[in-house]
Amino acid sequence: MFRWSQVGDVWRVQDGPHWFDISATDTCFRVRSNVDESAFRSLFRMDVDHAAMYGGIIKRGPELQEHLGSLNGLRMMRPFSATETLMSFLCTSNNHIARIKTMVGTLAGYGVPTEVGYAFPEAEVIASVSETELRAKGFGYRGASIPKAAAMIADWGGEASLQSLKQQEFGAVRERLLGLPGVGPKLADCILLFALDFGESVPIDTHIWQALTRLYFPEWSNTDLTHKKYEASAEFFRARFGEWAGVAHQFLFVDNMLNWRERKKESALGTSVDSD
DNA sequence: TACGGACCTTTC
DNA sequence: AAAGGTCCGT
Repeated sequence: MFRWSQVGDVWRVQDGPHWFDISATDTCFRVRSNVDESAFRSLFRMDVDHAAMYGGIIKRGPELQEHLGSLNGLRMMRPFSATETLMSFLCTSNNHIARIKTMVGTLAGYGVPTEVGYAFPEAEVIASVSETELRAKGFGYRGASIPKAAAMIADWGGEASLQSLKQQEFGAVRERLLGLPGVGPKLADCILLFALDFGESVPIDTHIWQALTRLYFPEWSNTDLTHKKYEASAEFFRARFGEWAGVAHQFLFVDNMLNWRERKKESALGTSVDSD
């Protein structure tokens, strides 16, 4: 989710038409929102038995025990808006967080105002924006794929059609998503996991690739992630953690992200042949 | 079928 | 130089 912001001691997150202002006291969280408590509970997966899930993950993969311990309380989000999630991930390819947040904020700006910001627009609205306009606003080459993908989604039936994909088979939905311009294997898996709640999905980005090679495929350390290696390692991880693979992946991601600089140095030391 | 580059722009 | 990759050509 790329529309988090901090306003004083209040954390704000916007999700499609929803917004939440969250502040913490010693004993609880106080939440102000334009929707009811059930939406907040769904967003943070409060319906999930996390103790059982942690136990299950550690049983299948003891190597993740330290990750789960040091990041205890980490929650994967369950966004309400599949449209916003999909459009957001279209902004992420070959890109960095700061710029992605700006771009998602720009897309949200095409929606209707709320008390605190904007409701993320329907795909149909984004489809009506020109490539030229998005390029002028700093989207680069993604300015071409975003409206095209939005037009296809609008043609499918918009948000409701995306929600209906949740009832279909993993592989079939993945193929469908891969048909969208700008969506390759990694984005398809992100959309499956975060927008459509397919827990078995394993998105492999640069961070996860580092973690996977370190833990499971040392012979592939410091090699490029090719399509073949992508599918092989994702399938391995899915077989290991099943419906919890996505959550397990999230712990690896955050751990690697937090130790990003450090890891990069270590990696550079190991392959310093071409560095000056 | 499997790599190698180009691709927009910003940040470190 | 690299960033929460994808696409096209060889």
